[in-house]
Amino acid sequence: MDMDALTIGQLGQATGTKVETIRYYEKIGLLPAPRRTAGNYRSYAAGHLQRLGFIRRARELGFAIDEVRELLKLAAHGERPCEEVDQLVADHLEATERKIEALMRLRRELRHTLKSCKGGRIAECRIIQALSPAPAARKAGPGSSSHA
Amino acid sequence: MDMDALTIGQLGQATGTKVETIRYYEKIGLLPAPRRTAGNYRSYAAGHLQRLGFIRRARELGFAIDEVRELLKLAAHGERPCEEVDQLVADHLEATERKIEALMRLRRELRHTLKSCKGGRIAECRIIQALSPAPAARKAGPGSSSHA
DNA sequence: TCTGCACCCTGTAGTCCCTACAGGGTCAAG
DNA sequence: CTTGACCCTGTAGGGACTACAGGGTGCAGA
Repeated sequence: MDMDALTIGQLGQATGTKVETIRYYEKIGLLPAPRRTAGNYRSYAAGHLQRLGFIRRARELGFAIDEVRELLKLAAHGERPCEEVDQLVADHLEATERKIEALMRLRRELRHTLKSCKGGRIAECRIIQALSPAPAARKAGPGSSSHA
Repeated sequence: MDMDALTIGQLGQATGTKVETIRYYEKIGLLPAPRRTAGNYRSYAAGHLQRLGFIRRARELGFAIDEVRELLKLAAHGERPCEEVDQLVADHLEATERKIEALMRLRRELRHTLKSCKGGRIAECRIIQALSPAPAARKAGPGSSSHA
């Protein structure tokens, strides 16, 4: 009987989710609490599997928990126009593009940095040098300096 | 006298760091505690400015706090070869590249998703569909199902 | 039947990197 | 002397988990 009665471990396997994370989702009300067995084990049904799958995919796409909640609410009644979902995704796409750009700038920096270090001593290491001084060249010794 | 005696606010300005963050860095031992004035204000010297600058730049490049600690330690003795520094940066570059790839996959998904939802109703909205079911088509009704 | 062992339970605390208060003290100008 | 900008300490929060500690359950093998 009950061939889609899953233990928490099985549900985790099926969705690529850690057991603790599933319990966490239950605690914050993202995944409804399932029935319990006689021995007080959680017993998940097909609906849970679907919902957790949805949640995980949305999370993988980078949606925050609250955004996932929003998506789930929207998905729940299918008669409304999907402008809202659309907007959510569009916003998210924009944010993603900004992240990509930032990371690509970072990559360029790191590559550059790496190329300029050819195995000398740390004292001459350009990586450290790139991190160390104030950006503009300024040979201020101890003593006279303006406050700018 | 002491023309490079900075208050915490000035140090923050000079390095683009919030005051609370500076105090936090002190608490976790990343930035050494400075002298205090008679009125118990922190009084920073040029060395602090340098070190905090280093920290911030490294953080901007995405190094974790512990990695920054490592870099600082390495930078401190300049007679050793800079292989370790090199390795740290190379690892970081690799991690960055993985992140970029993941985000680009995400972007593709989102764009695709967006294109397929042009103001219909949610029932037909591919955005929701893309997240909802298991990938492979499977019309399992209630009743018979294998346990896979 | 007993003994392992893998799995499950609850609850709490920790991670990372700050950020935001609350409730005060200090300093320079007017 | 008062105002206001700055500074101090200490603690709590936040997002999304993750990791214990200290137990209970279920099942297979000897």
